[in-house]
Amino acid sequence: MRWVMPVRVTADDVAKAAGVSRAMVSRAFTPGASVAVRKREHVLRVAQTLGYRPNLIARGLTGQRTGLVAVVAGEISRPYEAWLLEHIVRVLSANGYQPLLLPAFRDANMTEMIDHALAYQVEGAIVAAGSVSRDIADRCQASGAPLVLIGRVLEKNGADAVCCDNIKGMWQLVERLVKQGRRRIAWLGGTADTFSDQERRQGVEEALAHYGLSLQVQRRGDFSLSSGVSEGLALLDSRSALDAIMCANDAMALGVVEAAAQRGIKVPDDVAITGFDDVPGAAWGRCPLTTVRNPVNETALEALRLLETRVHNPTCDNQVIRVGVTLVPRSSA
Amino acid sequence: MRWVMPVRVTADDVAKAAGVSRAMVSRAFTPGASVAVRKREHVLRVAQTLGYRPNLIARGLTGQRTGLVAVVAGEISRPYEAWLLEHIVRVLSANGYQPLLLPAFRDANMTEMIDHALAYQVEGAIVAAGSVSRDIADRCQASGAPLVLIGRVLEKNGADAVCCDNIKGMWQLVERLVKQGRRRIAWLGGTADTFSDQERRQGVEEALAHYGLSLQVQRRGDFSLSSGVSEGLALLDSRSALDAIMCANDAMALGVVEAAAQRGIKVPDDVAITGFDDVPGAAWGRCPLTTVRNPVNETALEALRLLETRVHNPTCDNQVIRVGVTLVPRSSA
DNA sequence: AATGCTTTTGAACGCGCGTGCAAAATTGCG
DNA sequence: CGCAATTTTGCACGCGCGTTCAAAAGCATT
Repeated sequence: MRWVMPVRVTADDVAKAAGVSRAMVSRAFTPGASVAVRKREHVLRVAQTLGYRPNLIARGLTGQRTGLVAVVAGEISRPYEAWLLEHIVRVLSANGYQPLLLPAFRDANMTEMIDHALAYQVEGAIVAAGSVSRDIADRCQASGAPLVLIGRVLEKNGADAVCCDNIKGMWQLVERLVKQGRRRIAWLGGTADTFSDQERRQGVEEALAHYGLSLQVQRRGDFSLSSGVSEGLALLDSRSALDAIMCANDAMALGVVEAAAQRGIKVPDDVAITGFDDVPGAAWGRCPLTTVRNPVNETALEALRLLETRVHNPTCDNQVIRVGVTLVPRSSA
Repeated sequence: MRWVMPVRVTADDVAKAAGVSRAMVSRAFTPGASVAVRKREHVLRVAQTLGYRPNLIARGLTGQRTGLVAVVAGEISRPYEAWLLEHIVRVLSANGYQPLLLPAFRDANMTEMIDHALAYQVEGAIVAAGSVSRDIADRCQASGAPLVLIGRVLEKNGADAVCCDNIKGMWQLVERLVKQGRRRIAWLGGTADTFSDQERRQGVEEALAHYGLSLQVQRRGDFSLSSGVSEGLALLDSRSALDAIMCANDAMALGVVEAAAQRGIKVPDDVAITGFDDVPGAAWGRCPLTTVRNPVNETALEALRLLETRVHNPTCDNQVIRVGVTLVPRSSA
C-alpha cells in the first residue's frame, strides 16, 4: 500500500476548498444553524470529498459537550460484570455518548482513576465497581460531572444510584424454598463490604425470620465460580444436613452445583441451590439455576436517565432508583 | 450535602493564586521542564489546594498526545470477548492510555464507528470484532491513527494484526484425538466469514488429511453456547457414529457437552469434545474442556507494542504477529 | 564593579472549533 | 425602483493548554 502522509483536514481546509469562510463550515455541521440550504449541501459535499470531520476534542474545549462518559467496570471477565457493561455501553452508545472505560482492579486507586477521567472533561461517570467514597462523589460534583452508582448506594445521599431490589429478590427465593419444605438453609456470601453482599444477606435473614427460620451455616466466597466450588464443598461436607444453599450471585451458585456433583449430591432433590442475577449462562450447564433476574438493561437505561437529569438540574436531591427483580424458577430449586 | 457551583479550575487560576505566570504552571506539570525546584513545588502545592488538574482535552488540541485509544469489542457478554477485552483494557490502562470503548453490534456500521472515534483524535485503534474493510484501514492510516487487528488478518497487508496460531492449535487437538483412536470426527464451525472460523477449520482439515482422515460431518453455529447445544444435538442425532466433535470455540463446545448430557452420551468415552480459547470457565462445569489456550494477555501486549511501533515509524511494513497456543488437555477429550 | 554565561521567567502564539455581532446579501412590499 | 425586514455571511474572540523566544535574573569569573 502506498503510504501517504496523514493530513489533518481542518475546517479551514474545507473553507478554502469550498470558497467560504470557516464559520460557514462550522455552521454547515451544526444542525439548526442558519445556513442557506444550497450552501450547506455544497460545504458538506466538499467536506466529504476531503474526508473532513469536526475535531471533537477541539469542540469539547469551548465547554461544549464532549460526549464522553466515564464507565468504571469491575473484572470484566466475570459474567455479571461483562453483561452489565455490555448494556451500559450499548445504551450510552445508542444515545450519542462515548464510553471511556476505566478498569477497576483489585487494588485500583479509584480516586486517581476518576480524577484522570475527569481531566478528560467527561460529562458524567457511571461506576459499577469498587467502593466509592464520599470524597470521590464530592470531587465529581465539584467538576460538575454527575456520578451515578450501579449496584451500590452511597450512605447519606452522596450520589445518584440505581440498584436492583436485592431484598425483595431474596424474599422471593426464600418463599419458594420454604414452600418446598426446605428448612435447613445455608448462605454463601460474596466479598465482604460489598453492598450487594450486605443487602442480599439482609434480605435472606429478614425473609427467613418472617417464617420463623434462621440460617444454619454461613460461609463467604468472592463472587467467583471457583470460590463457589470450594466453599460449596466446605458447606456440603459440614454435615449440617442442609436442604438448601442460597448464594449471593449466580457464579458462586454454579460453583456450588459443581461441588454437589462432585460429592454425588442430587440437585434439587437432596439440596436446593439458588443464585442471583440471572446472567446469561445461568440457564445452561449441569443444572439450570433457579435465580432472580437482575434487569441490567433497565439498570443501564435508568443510570443514563439519572445522569441526564442531573445535567439539566444539578441541584436536585440525590435519587436512588430501585429496579424490580423477577424470580426465575428453574431446576436447581 | 451543600451544593456548590462547580468551578473549572484552570491553569490561569493557579497562576494567579501562586503569583506566577500561566506558563509557569504549565511547566510545573511538565516533567523535565526547566523550572526552579522551589517554585515547582510551590505551584504544585497551590494547584493541589485548588484541585487543579491539566485539562487533557485542551492538551490534546495542540496535536499533543490525547492518550486515547479506540477499542472495538464484540458482544462483551460473551466469555471470550470479555476475557480479551479485560486484558486489552488492563494493558492500555497500565501504559497510560485511556480506552475509548466502541461496541460492535451485529449490524454495527464499523466505518461510522471508527470515524467517530477518529474524531476524538485517538492515537490508535484496536479492533477485536467485526469485519474490517480495507476502506477502514485506509481511513485510519489517513488520520495517522495506527490500526491493530486482533484475531483477524486483513488480506494484502492492510493493517497490523496479532492473531493466535489457529492452525497449529487445531493440529494439536487433532493429533490428540487421533492418538486416542478417534476416526469419525465432526466439525462445528462458528459464524461464517469470520477469520477464526476459517483458519480453525482449515487447521482441522489439514491435520486430518495428514492422518489420511477427513471430516465426517460439518455444521455451523454462531460461537454461542446455545448454538452449541442445538447444533450439538443435531450432530449427535445424525447417526453418524461420531467419536469426536471439534468446535470452533469453547462456548460451543460447552454447549455440545450439554447436548451430550441431554442425550445420555458419555464424554469422553462415547464422544470426545474439543474447544478453542481456554476461556475462564472452560475448566469448570459438567466436563472440563480439552481445549487450546489462546494467550490473550500476550495478545494484548503485542497489540499495544504494534501500536506504539507504528506511531514511531508509520512507514514500516505491516506486521502480523502470531502468538503461540498451548494444548490444554482436560477431561472432555 | 564589570563582564560573560547559565538558568529561570513571562509575553505571545497557535491548536480547531463554536458563536456573538455587525456587515452584506437577499427578499418582500409598496 | 426604493426602502425596510429578513436572511445569510464573515470577522473576531475565546476555550485551556504547550511551547517558542527574548528578556530578566542569578552566578561565577575577571
